[in-house]
Amino acid sequence: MTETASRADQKARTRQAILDAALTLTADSSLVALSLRQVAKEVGIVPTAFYRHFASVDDLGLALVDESFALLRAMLRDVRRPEAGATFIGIADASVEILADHVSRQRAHYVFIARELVAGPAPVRDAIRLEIERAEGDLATDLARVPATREWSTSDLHALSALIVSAMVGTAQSMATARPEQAARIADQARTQLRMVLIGAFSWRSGERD
Amino acid sequence: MTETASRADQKARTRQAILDAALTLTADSSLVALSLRQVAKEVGIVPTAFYRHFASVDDLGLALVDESFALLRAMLRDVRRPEAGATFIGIADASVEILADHVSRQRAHYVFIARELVAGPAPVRDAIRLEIERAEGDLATDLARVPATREWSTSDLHALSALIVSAMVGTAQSMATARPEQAARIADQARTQLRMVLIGAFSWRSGERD
DNA sequence: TGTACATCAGTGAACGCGCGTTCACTGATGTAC
DNA sequence: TGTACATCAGTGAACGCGCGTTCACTGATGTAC
Repeated sequence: MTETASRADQKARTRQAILDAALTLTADSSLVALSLRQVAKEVGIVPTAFYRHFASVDDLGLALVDESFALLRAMLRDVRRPEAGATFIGIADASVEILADHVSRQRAHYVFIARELVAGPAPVRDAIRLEIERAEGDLATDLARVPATREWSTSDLHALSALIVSAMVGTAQSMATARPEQAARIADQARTQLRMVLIGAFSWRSGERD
Repeated sequence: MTETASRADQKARTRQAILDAALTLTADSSLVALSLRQVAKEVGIVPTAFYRHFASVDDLGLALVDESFALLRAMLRDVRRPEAGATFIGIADASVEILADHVSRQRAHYVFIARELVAGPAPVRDAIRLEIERAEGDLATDLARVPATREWSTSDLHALSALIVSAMVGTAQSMATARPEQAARIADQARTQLRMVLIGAFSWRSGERD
């Protein structure tokens, strides 16, 4: 009973082992330099068995993008969790803390996203860019609900959410690549940056000209 | 006379051809996936001749980092060019314009920097990180001279310069990978972001707590 | 419950290819006299 | 200016290796009766 392993279960387990191995093996390289044979060796299957699960290494890359963004969306849901009466500064600080926590626990996935965004195979790069644009769009929608942005133009809302997202991608990237003892300093810096951005943004008026 | 090609001249020309070929070939891939034989073929020399110029592909990568950052420092000198009586907003806008101009003219080098920072071979990644930290340090020094930051802590100065640099790296990256007709929109967004950041920063007080 | 057949995840041999690196070489450019 | 020798950028054959992909296969799991 406990040892039940239907064919489908076993297949799913091998598939997951391939995803895990790919994440491990790309950790200090990149998907474009990952070989099917390395993955197979790591998983403990013969190279040709790879094709029972993915049509190509690019296909495996896209599956990893899906897996990574499922985690990232879970983080964003945490960030959005309503907290009545919090100040903007309080929200900013809490957001950075959640970010730091998720990144430290899912380090490999965040390194993967940040790296393959710029260095992955074209289809993987495009898939990541699309997901990030979606996250920016969602953030812009959230920001539009804040009273301080009532008079803002759409493009200003998008400029702000893109700024926040790129600062957070940069922060995740730094945290993920830095040695663990630097994590607190990086989180501090991210907190300061986000406060500066929010203070700047909320004294902003659309159409403002020098 | 005009056809003079001393041995040293010819060697320098081949070396440059190798650098150019490497930049072209990595354009939609990465240094970690670049092969010595591809480069040799592109340049029109036999693979073994590569070793007359570089000890390894990593070595070639470091030379490309040097070349790219020589261009980037030239840009930063332009940004720093004194312009008496300019407002902060004016300086921000002028800086973004200079950035957009340089990136559009040296697109390949900026893509190279942004990509290899996260995806390059370890020595190349480290070399780029070092150069970027140097640029952040220089910017922090500049910012320290601005009256509005007189009371700031060192770490706040560094948080601000890191924020500006990472926004600019993000902008350069977007511009470099986007289609040309989007360049103006990206520049506009970067201008807005930099204004927001500066407004936020200059109403900042070190040690501020919620 | 027992039997006969179907499915299909994983096997293993084989292929042609591009890779980095070695080595002894060639022949034009440079230099000493 | 002319000659004899040194330098060294680029050559070309050869090596062993890991790559992706093909193909016919095996044998445990699943299903129909």
